[in-house]
Amino acid sequence: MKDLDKDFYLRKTVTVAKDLLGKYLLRNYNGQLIGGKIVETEAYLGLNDKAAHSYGGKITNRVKPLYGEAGGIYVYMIYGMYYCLNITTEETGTPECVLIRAIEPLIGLNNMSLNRFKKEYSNLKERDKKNLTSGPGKLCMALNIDSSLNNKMLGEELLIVDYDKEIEKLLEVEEISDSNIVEAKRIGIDYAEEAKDFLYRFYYEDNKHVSKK
DNA sequence: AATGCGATTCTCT
DNA sequence: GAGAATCGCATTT
Repeated sequence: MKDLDKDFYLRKTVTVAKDLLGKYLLRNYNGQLIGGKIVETEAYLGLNDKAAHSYGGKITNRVKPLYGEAGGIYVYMIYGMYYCLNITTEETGTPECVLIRAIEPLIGLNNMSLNRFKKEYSNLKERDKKNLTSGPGKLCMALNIDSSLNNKMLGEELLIVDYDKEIEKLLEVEEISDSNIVEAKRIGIDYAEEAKDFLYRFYYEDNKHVSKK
C-alpha cells in the first residue's frame, strides 16, 4: 500500500478528478486505517472557474493551500458546521483542486459509524448505512477530517492509494463493482454563472453512495 | 466593527 | 421540497 505519486496530481485537474474514482481514501485514525473507495469527485479550476474559491487568482488566507504543491490537502468549513476535503492539483502556483464528494465505506465501518451517528455499525438501518459517507460533509465527519489537516500533504494522517492485496485484506464488506462514469454539473454552485454548467462532476453511475443522482 | 453568506445536511411535510 | 442550524471568512463601512 503506497500513496499515489505526486505526478498523479501534477496533471489536468479534470483528469485527476476522473482518475481519483476507484482509488482508496484512507484515514489514519487511532492507529487504524478507516475509509473506502472514492465514488464521486468534482474539479475546481481556479482562474477561469467562477465556482472556485480561487477564481480570478485571488489569494486569501483561506485559499492559500490551493497554491501549494500537488497532492496537498485543502480542508475548509462550510455553513459553520461541516468540512469539505479537497486535494490540490497542478503546478505550484496554479490554484486548482479536486473535491472528494463521496466514498463507499469499506474499511473501519464501526469507527466511521461512531463518528457519524454515535452508534455501532451493526445497529444502523439500511438508510444510515447508505448515508455514512455519501456527501462531502458526511465523509469528513466519518473520517474525522477537520481543519487540523488543512495545508498538509497526503501520506501521513490521510492517504490515497491504489487497490492492492493489502487493501483487499482490509475490506469488511463486498465492494460494489465499478460502473459507467457519469459526467455531470457540479452541486451547489448556482451562483457561478456560466461555470455552473461545466461538466466537472464525476461519479459511478450505479454506486449507491453517490451524494446525488 | 459590522454584515452577509456558503463546493451541506437533517428534519420535517 | 422547504427551512433551520451555525460560524469562519471575505467584503464592506
